[in-house]
Amino acid sequence: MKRMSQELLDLVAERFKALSDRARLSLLQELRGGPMTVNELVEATGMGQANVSRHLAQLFANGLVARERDGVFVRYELADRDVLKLCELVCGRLETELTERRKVVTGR
Amino acid sequence: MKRMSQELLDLVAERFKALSDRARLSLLQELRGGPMTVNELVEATGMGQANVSRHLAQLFANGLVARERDGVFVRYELADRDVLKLCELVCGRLETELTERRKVVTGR
DNA sequence: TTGTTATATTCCTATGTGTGTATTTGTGTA
DNA sequence: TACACAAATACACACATAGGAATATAACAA
Repeated sequence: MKRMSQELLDLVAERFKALSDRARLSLLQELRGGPMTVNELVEATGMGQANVSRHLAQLFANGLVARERDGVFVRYELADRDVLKLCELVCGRLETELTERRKVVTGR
Repeated sequence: MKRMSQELLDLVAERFKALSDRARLSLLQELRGGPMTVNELVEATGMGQANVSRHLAQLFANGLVARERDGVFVRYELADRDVLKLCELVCGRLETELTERRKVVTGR
């Protein structure tokens, strides 16, 4: 069981940080259906264009999405399936926690 | 493929945020060896006591660590193995990325 | 009770982050 | 060339967050 270097810890922290924002998570959600342009994501999420662009840049910098230019458009897509695995691991934990909390509160 | 509610997205984001800090990640790292008291964690990490206590509280609030009072001491431990799974998923991604980047840069 | 030690909390400050508006860059078309 | 449109960036500001120092709370001992 080796200790991680300070430097590696920072990288991991940065990666988690990229996933720690509602706006970026909803972008990833939208991309589950396949590649989308920036404008399509703007319409799908209701966020401002600059905002979407910035968040996509951050996701890209952290290897969570891939991008590809297509003429005037830039199409973004999920980098790979592990990205969703990460979210699902967290969601799984949340669901069981919520279910148990509900049991305690409502009795069923 | 159902869309997550805004509310659930916020919960997921908060959970990731708890993992997106170097200090909290090193606390989790130390806890891989088993339960530890706050002071033991202070010594092991070199962080200030107030700081350690605050970060542990946040990890606890997000279900990432469990705690148990033992007299004057409070012993913290990892909530379960999935917590480490999360970190390892991220680390695995990082390692392959770093390896490939090294290949590009140094040629081996 | 008083005292001691472990942990939690409060206050303050510096730094970081998200977002809107406006502007710039990039690409294709006339 | 000039123009139109998609995407990225610059600037400003409000807000959140991490950290140290000091204080408060909790549990036990004498």
